[in-house]
Amino acid sequence: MSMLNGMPESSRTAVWPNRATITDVAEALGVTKGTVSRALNGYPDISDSTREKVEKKAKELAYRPLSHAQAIKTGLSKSVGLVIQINEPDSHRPFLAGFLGGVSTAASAEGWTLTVATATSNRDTLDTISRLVDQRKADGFILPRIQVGDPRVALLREANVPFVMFGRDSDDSGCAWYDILGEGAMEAAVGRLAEFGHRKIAFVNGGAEYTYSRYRLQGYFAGMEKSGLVADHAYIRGGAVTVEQGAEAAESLLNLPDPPTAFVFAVDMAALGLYQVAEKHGLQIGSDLSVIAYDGIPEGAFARPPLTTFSVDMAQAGERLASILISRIRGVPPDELRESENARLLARSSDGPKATSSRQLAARISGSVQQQHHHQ
Amino acid sequence: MSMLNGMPESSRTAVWPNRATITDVAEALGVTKGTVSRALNGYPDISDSTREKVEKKAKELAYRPLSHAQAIKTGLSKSVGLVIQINEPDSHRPFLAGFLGGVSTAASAEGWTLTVATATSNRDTLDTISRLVDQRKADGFILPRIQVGDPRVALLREANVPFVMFGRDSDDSGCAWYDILGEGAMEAAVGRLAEFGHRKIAFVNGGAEYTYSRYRLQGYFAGMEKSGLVADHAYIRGGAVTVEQGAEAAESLLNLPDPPTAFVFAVDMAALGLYQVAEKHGLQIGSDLSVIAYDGIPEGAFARPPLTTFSVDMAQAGERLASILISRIRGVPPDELRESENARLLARSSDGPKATSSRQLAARISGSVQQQHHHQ
DNA sequence: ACACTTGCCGAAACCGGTTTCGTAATATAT
DNA sequence: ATATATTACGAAACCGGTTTCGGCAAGTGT
Repeated sequence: MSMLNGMPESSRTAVWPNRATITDVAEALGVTKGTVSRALNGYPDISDSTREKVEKKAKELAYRPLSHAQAIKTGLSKSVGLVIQINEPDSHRPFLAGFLGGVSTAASAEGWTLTVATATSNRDTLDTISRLVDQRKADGFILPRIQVGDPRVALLREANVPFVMFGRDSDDSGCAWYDILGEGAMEAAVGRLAEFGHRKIAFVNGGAEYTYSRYRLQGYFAGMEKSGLVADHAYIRGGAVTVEQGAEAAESLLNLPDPPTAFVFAVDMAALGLYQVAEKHGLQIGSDLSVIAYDGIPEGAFARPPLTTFSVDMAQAGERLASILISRIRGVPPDELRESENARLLARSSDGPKATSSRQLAARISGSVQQQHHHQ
Repeated sequence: MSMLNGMPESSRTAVWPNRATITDVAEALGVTKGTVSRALNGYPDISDSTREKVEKKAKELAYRPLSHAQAIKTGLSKSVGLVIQINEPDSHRPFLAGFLGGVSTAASAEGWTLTVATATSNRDTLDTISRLVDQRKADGFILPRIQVGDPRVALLREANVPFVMFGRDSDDSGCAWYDILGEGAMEAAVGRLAEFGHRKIAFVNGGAEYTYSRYRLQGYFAGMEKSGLVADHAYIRGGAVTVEQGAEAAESLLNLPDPPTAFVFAVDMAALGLYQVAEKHGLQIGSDLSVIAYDGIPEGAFARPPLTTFSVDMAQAGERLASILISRIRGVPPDELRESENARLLARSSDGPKATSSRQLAARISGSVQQQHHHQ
């Protein structure tokens, strides 16, 4: 009362219904709080009868230990960290809600919470992670969008902070991970197009800095081989994650002397670039040109014709990742914590039986270009 | 060492570089930790010289108090809570990343963090909020998507937990809020369409359970009045937040004896429903029909023609909301914490000068319906 | 029957902070 | 110069938990 005058923060505090503390439980039972704590935390030097009494009374009083009170001694704040990089023009934004839903669900099932931060660059991400670690705001991290030689992995591995990757890398020693098998999807996409009669199947990959690109490319090769087709590097492009980049790749592929009649895109958003290019050349997607992509973004459903794609269950991914991370924090060795899932084909209308030959395409494309020149 | 065998969790712990504690700072200076704490927290009974010494040494040792260690005594964990309801087919999902970015940025600027949880129903949301409050995981909440008579507001108001609304309600006593003036946008939309020569301007509102609907409807009325037009209830629909619902509303409006030539939609996603209906009737949006909506979802840019809409800066909203909430938690009275911002017109190609009269529209629509019947 | 374990729990230290209380030293008033 | 008020800080309690340590009582071995 004497010197409260100059205090800056927290003049008033909210007054919730007063929760039960560990002391309340202890006093109600006539034991010490140490006993209550040990009973609730499974120490072996507590008799079964006492443990039961404590558990019963704890439930009765709706006692839940305050995680930050525990944290002060244990160092664990029971929170999983997620740092989202939001500069990227990439395609994981639409899934964010579902992903967070999954993470949050799995975390709260264990009584954990989710701490989210954002960053605008790799450097910023590392700083943010360090800050959260330093302040013990998170006990471990979910790392979305794994890059080749990911700096976050290096940082956390060195600092000995638990983490789980959403994605794989060739060097996964000491790393727990969950991933969607993009290679399987790409392989299936090629197979499906081959069955539709396509022989010249192009592949447009995503950003080379991400590890998923390597796997998806492998899948494309595997698919070609299984279908008895030869993969020609002239039909492969990379680095396309936006509509514009996808359009550019598509344009260059269609200008080939023997243009592909079918396309596999590693990223939905890039595939939408093909729509622009096709419209420009007067080509009909789904008949003149077939395309299958990957991600399952909502925009794909609104494209004309709706985009056939492989979609990822981001809610499930979030759930598994949170669950794996918590296991990891609890000490399960990383090599026991690696899971994968398949993408799910969303067969819509952007692919179909080959209706136009490569030769016909080439003719119509050069025609449309001349017409374009004529216009100018 | 004696009885570690039965312990369940936390066998190993990460070993970060050991951070400086308040005791380290105190010992380095030859003072007590109480002095350090008071010096750093702005107590008036610390001499300037001592305060400076402490601050210097704290910086030197990179000392940052552990928020959960503070929380145990102060009750503040320096974290803002955000519970996202993810069942709704609504339209705030695409903005989530930007919104989180804003919140996270403003929070971390004050040394706070963001705790995110998800829920699948109103009931679930309330439970989740209660849980977070009970465990002191969040010191206050940002409430997105304010409903009429919002149960979250009732809960938090009663429990005396600080919060800030993203949106307004007629009864805002004791409530801090931030909102985008949707009424202004709707009014401007009507004005713009009236200037294009449209007289019959329909309005399709969003969900009546949300407070924004009332404001946007008011804005429509205001716009009509300012343009000297009479608002006719026959041209007003509501409850449309999905493509399907928007299509249904559009269909019923176009089947009016004197169909509207222009549409204002309270929600982008619903406006996309008009696109479907227009296509079905062979009407060209941007010439036969004009439409302006609200939200600024990415799908709008991919629609043909691109949708003219009012977009909301969700990153800025998140920033302001977090900042307001922290002020609120620090004790600033709610009536000093109310801000608003305008939506920004994204003039694209779905609106334009009236080119087809209501009468002509009616004729073509009944024609297209007959043709449709013929097809079946 | 006596020494030796073992099981079980109380007492107390501890974690990293905040806050109250008391008081020595200095400043102000008379 | 003495009484009184202020300033500035140390000492210690406290927050809500966890964990170590020690010892009493019952069980075991011989």
